[in-house]
Amino acid sequence: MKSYATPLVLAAVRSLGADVDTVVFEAPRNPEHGDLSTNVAMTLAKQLKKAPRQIAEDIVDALDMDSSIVTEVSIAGPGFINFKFSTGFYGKRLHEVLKIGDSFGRVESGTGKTVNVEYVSANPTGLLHLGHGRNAAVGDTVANILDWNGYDVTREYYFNNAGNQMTMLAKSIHARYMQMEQPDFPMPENGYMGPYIAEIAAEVRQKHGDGFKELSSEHLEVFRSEGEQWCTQRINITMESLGIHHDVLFNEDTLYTEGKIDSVIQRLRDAGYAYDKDGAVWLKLSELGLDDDRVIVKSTGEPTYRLPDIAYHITKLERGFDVVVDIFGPDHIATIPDVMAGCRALGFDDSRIRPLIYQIVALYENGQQVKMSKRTGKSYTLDDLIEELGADVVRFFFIMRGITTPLDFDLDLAREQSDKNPAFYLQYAHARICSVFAKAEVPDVSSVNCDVLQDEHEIALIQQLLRFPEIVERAGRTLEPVTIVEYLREAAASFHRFYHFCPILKAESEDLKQARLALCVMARIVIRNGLSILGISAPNKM
RNA sequence: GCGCCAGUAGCUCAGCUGGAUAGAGCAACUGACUUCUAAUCAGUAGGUCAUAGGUUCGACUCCUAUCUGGCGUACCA
Repeated sequence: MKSYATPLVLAAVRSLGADVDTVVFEAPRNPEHGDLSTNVAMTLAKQLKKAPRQIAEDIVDALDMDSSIVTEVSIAGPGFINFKFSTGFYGKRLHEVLKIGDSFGRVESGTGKTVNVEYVSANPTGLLHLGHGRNAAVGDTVANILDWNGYDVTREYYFNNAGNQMTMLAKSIHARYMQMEQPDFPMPENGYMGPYIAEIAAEVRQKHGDGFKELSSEHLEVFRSEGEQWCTQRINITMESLGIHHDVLFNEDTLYTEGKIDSVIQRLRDAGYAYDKDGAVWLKLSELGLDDDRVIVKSTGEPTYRLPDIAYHITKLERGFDVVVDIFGPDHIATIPDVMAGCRALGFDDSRIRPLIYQIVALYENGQQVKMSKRTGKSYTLDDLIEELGADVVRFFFIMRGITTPLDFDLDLAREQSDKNPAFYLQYAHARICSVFAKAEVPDVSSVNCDVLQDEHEIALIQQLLRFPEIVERAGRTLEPVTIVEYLREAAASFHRFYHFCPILKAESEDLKQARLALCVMARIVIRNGLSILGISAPNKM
């Protein structure tokens, strides 16, 4: 619609002597306002020094449109110009979409560009929890959205199997190991308390015997590596069950072994943004647009988290990605400006970095928040959720809200195997279409006469489905999974309405039946593609 | 104190680069299964878009201030 109307309106506007390069169209919310609407007349009021309605009239007069395509042009309200398209036009568009087939919705906004999406990135010190779930679902969906926008997408997992946390993991396992013989053996301070630690300890004992009581560095290494293996394996299984696969596993350790950390410090010094004070190395954030300088290397010689984070982002930029997307939880908010400033300090364009920060997840059951116990470490793990609800529902619930909205995960609603559960609404639309095709042949696309589709529900459905590529493109800009979710909800609603009012198999004529079947094919393409962007299955039966 | 995110229907939330009468779902009420799946559909009811100013033809959307809530603010990661 837009591609047809844009050049014509543009020509008409220019013939009035106005200087414009784009005309904005939108689909009016109220169908009485036509199929397409533009506000050019209002935006030009100042430039042309005329009343918006007068300008609108002039534009309409200068407009040269094919009346078999646009049946009605009207002026309404403060100066909107509304267009009504012929039903035949929609039939043609339906034909075009059927020719495109399964790739309908793929757009070119990112063609030729590379993007790195980093998500999950949990360290191998425990099981994944709810926050990781949101991170995983959002990250994977964003990666899918970028893929559909034509980007060359690399999915990356950044993990750290070195440092204090791993030592703490080893000590915690050791303590549980000791407790199998001495129940009062103390846990290390700030140790990991989850029940999985005892599980690992039991495995170590079974595998290596009970001769690891002394906490020598050799023994510690055994506990550490057993713990890492156990956690890594479990994380992989969880990712697998959500259908998530990363292309690159980036180990923080390599930043040290390959000298990247030292090199970044040196480069920051050379650029005049790093200095020594009180035995530590500081980053001059105050000269990079932030308030206070921060330590990047402690007086003990160890780097703070900022330094490897900066070095890691530098490597991503140096690997040549046009866009670097980070999926972070709210606990990372404070560090992001530091990291971006660090990249700026070394001359990189930090607008290439696109941090996405999702808000916290809270679990609700029986109307009450389920609190995690600090003392026992007991809480709902992501595995528990997936096992109970299935991957589709879990993924859907994690992306059904905007990422800046704190997510209340309602367990009771998610458990509901009924119409209350919003995840099923979309899948049901797909299953319904499939059930039609269980009883009818897929029509021959080339010979179907789509012009017979005249009913308002048919036209509304085609209009809705035609918007899909535009939605994918918008999602590529917002990087908000909810953009796709909300659209699919509307598309599914349009389909359900069409299904309710327009009999397909028992249509009045064979022509109409074939045309409606063709419309079902189009609907199935859009819903299936949309669900695949969300990483949710499109069942044939429910 | 400072920073980030939010405040929209009883509840949970959408709302496009600023557009026409602010939309869904749940909960409540009323209807539709002899029918291609009722996990659906149609309808009723429900609103000072936190508050006060400003910008303009036009503000839920942008700006300023205030209030409320969440999170963050280490030579912890």
